[in-house]
Amino acid sequence: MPAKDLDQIVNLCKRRGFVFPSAEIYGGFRSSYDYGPLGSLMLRNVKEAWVRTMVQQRDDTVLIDAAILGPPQVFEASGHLENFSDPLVDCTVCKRRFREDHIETRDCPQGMKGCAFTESRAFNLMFKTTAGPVEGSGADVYLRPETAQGMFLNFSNVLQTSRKRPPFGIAQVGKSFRNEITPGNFIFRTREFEQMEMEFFVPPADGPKWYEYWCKARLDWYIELGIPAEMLRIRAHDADELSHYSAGTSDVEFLFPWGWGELEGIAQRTDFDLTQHAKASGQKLDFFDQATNERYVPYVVEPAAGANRTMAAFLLAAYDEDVVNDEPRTVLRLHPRLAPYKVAILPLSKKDNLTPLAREIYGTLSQRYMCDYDETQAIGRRYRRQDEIGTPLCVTVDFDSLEDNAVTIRHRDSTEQVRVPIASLLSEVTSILGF
RNA sequence: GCGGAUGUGGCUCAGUGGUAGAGCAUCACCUUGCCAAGGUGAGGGUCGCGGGUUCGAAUCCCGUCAUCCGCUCCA
Repeated sequence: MPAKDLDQIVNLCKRRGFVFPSAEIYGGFRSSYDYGPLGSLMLRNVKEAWVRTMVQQRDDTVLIDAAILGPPQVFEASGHLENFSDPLVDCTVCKRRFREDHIETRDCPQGMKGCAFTESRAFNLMFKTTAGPVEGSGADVYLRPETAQGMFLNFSNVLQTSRKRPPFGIAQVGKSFRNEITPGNFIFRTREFEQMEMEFFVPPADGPKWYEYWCKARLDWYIELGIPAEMLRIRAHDADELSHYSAGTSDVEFLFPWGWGELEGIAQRTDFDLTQHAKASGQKLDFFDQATNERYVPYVVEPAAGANRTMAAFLLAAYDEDVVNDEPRTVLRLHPRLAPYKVAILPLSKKDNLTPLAREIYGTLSQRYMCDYDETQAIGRRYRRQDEIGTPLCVTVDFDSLEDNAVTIRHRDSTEQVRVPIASLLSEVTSILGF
C-alpha cells in the first residue's frame, strides 16, 4: 500500500539519506533540499529513465544542455518578465490574499464590502542577479524559470547540426528557478527545481495530433515505471488557468497524500515562442520544407515534467509496509531502474574468509550496476535495510560459497532464494533486472 | 507575505521554572549464521536561534528562522 501521508516519506528520506533539508546546521533554508547518498542516485535514475525514453529510444529527438543564466532580452521576448508575475493584495479584514486581477471574481467570506485591501505588490517569479565584476555595475541577468527557452534559442543551431526536421524534439534536463510565493509539500514545490522538458516541433496542422500523442505517451511512462494507474490521471486545463504561452494544456497528475498534484504539463505552445524570439532578435526561426515547398514556423508541443516531484511520487507509490515472519517491515517497491542500488552484496558473516570472495563479487557486479556492500550485523537486519531503500536484489555469500562457487540471490519482493553459480551471476542478475 | 499550529540526541517522543531522559537507530566486541535474535559497552543533545524576566529557563515573555495547514502559484 502506498504511503498514507507525506511524513512517512519525509522521515524515510531523512533517516536513510535520500533528502535532507538544506543548510540544516544553520536552522534550515526554506524551500531548499539537498539530495543525499541515496537520493542523488535515485534522482539521477529518474532523469536517466526520462532521457532513455525521450531521447535514447527515439530517432526524432536530441538532447541539449543550455545555460541557466540569461539576459533580459530572452525573458522579455518569452513573456516571462511581463507575465510571470502576479499582482497580489492582502485583505486586512479577512486575512486572505488575492490576485489583484481576480478581485472582481472573488469575494471575501464576509462579502466584498468588508474587505480592506493593502496596496498591490508585484511578485515576479524570476530570480534576478548581476553579471560583472562590480556589484551594481554589471548587467542584470536572470535565472531561467524553465529550461524551455534554451531549446527555442537553439532551434536553428540544432536544426542545422542535427539533420533533424519536423516533427522532431529537443530535450533538456536541468535546473530552473522560480521565486514561488508559497513553496511547500517537501520537494513538491521548491524555488530551485529540476525539469525534464521536451520541445517537440511539428507542422502547425499536426499540433493537435501530437498533443494527443504526448499526453498518452507521458501518462504511460509513469505507469511503466511502477506507479499504479489509479494514482494517475490526465486533466485538461480550463481556459482561465492556461499559461501565457499555451493554447491548451493537460497535466499528468498524481494522487499525492494531500490530493491530486501535477507531475507534468503537456502544453500546446503553438508558434508563440519561435515567433516572439524571431521578432525580438531579428533572426529567422522557421523551417523550409523542400518536399512541399512551404516555409512555416513550427508549432510546439511541450511535455514538461518536474524531476523532484516525480521522484516524490515514485517514493510515495513505492512505499509499502508488510509482514514477514510476524515482523513488520518497510519496503520500497521501486522499479529496478529507479532504485538507488540494484544489488547489495552481503557476506553471511564477517568471520572466516567470506570477505575476499564477497569483495570480488562486488567488484564484478559494480562494473555494471550501482551496488551496495554491507557486512555488519545479522543478515536479516541487512535484508530489511535493503528493503527499506528499495534495493531489488541481494547477493548473499555464505560458507558453502567457498566450496561450491555459488551464491544465493534474494529478491526484495519475495523471500525465496535462488542458488546461482558465481560464474553466471552477472548474467543471472541482468536477466532478473531486465537491463 | 498574512492567519493558525509546531520546533527536546539520526528517528519517534517524555519531561511545564531547580542546571536533560526513554525506545529505536549508529559504532565496537561477544554470541548467532538466511529474513529487523541476545549480551556487554560506547559515541551522540548548551532542548531551532537570539534577547528578556528570574537567584535559577527546555519550561514564562519578545523577536527571528524553519516546518505543517489555509489564501496564492506552478514542473
